[in-house]
Amino acid sequence: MHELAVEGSAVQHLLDQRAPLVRAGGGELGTKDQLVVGHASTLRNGRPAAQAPGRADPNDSPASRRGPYAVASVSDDQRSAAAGSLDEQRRIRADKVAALRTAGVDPYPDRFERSATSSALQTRFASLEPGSETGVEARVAGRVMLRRNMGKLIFLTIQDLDGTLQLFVSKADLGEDRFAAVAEVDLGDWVGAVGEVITTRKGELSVKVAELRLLAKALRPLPDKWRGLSDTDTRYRQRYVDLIVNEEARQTFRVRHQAVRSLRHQLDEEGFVEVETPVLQLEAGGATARPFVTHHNALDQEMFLRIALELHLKRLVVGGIERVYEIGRVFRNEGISTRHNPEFTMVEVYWALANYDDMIGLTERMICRAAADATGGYVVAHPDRPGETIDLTPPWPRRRIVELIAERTGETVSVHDPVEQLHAVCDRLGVAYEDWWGSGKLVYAIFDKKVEDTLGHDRPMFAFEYPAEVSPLAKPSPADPENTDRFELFIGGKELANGYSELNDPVRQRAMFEMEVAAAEHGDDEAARTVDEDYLRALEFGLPPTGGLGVGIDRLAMLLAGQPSIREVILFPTLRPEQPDSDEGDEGDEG
RNA sequence: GGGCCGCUAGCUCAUCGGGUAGAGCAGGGGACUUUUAAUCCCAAGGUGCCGGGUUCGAGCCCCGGGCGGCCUACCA
Repeated sequence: MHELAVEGSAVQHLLDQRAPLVRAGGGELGTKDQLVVGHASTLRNGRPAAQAPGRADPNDSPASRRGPYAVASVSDDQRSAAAGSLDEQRRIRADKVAALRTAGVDPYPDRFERSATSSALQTRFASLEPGSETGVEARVAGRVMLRRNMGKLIFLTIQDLDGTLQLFVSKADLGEDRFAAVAEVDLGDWVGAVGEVITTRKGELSVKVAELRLLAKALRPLPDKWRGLSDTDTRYRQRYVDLIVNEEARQTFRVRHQAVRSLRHQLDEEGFVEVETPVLQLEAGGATARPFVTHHNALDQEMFLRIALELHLKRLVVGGIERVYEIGRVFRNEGISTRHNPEFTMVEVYWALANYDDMIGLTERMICRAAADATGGYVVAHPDRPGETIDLTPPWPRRRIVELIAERTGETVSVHDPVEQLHAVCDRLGVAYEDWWGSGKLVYAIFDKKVEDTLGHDRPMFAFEYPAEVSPLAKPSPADPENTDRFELFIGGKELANGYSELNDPVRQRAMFEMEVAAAEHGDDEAARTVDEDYLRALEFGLPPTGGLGVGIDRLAMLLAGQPSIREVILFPTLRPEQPDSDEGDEGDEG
């Protein structure tokens, strides 16, 4: 059994190195049926098996990597994995692959012509009597999720892109050999079936299989068919498995997709142009946050991943793209929590000739439409308060931040108060501050710490009139240059959107940049460390009066999908490495 | 980053006043021509996250580490 001294092809050699599972044994199956003919040295082409398991897969446990199959030259007795273990289950499935190949059946065939999806059939044949035969032939395909083996009958439940469907397999229909082949199908395999649409005696819509084809063999077992997969870590790391077994996960990402699509439709209908701007930037501006730093080799240039979309989009408004938006990933090198992922998605919108008031209206239109399209209504579950709901029906209230501070804390404050007076207020309220903060930053700190999380629990709330000191890119209010025409939207105590009339005076903008640089020198490591000269040059060509808006897509998705954690709405959230491997060792344990 | 909690079979979970572990599903063998998480019978399946320590003896107690969750701190 072990004359694995293989034929000389390089691909074959590679396969032997990479896919020991495919070779493993076959002896145990020897008593079973015609499938077992020999081992896989009869492989006809290398390509499918090159994606063989057990390699390049960081999810393998140390045990399985060290396990007997990881070594090319193990003997048979070394190879006996514990019965029922993962290794054993994978080996049995790999043996089936080998046996199929030997029998001339490709376990990873090329394509399958599907005539109907599960939900299409469920819809079309919604009201058939039990025991019906339709005379309609269907070609269906999906992943085997359940199998009920009944002697001379087999029921398979397959799952495809939009639902599930039962396959009815009868030995009388298929004959001994082909029925036996169906019995070899494992949970998790992809199959295609051809047959008549029927209902069973119990009334279950089914395809009565005349032909069943394995479309892709699964080598790993699925999680518990009833309890599914609940370990959050595994769900995030192996999202593919999560999506296979958890309908809620699929639903969450459908909602997210609908919401994004809806935003795009709304903006497109209002004449906005979608663009893409650089992720790699020489200076990361447009927000206060620490950036990721990287390096371009050919240019020998330090670069930053963007922290916002703002500055490039406004350059485009200067360029005459008067209504412009981007839905894009931004990166902030800060903490990770249920509300923060290092990379997240924002939509930013810029609208020439409009102001912050127009942007408030646009925000309402966009989010209401997204809610309606993604959830079918305006009432959503409160993300943090079980049983409570938030009513998104517009219009939403708008309040000045100083009014909200007075209402929630009893303190009357203004950006014109002397800092000493505001320090006293902060002390009374227990709000921390730095010596070098001005009145604007102090007022904002009070709002941030004491007011924000109280907003938007019944219905969304716009807060407006933010201090200029914390709004370096916003236009000063005509009546009071210490404040700006800026708003933020709060829903469920969380900031969901931020917008303003854009600062388009290049002289004031330069002054604001220089203030930020000074703040950075004071030790504010989130402030911009450089003046973006190119952006100022653009402003000197003339930015028209412009309204701007940013909406956090992930938070919107959390709201609409009713998910309390941002990791539930990001397919592959940022996680620590699965196995810090001391052998690789080029990254120390400190960053 | 701080506090609390968790990590046991592929999955979901048990167990005990410290005496080297059980179940369901999945997997293996068998029965079954209308199942629906099919059912029934049989036999298997474990470095108890990792590393130390205490102890005659540690999955359990202690220390260190890893990963995750929740709360908290920051931005969105």
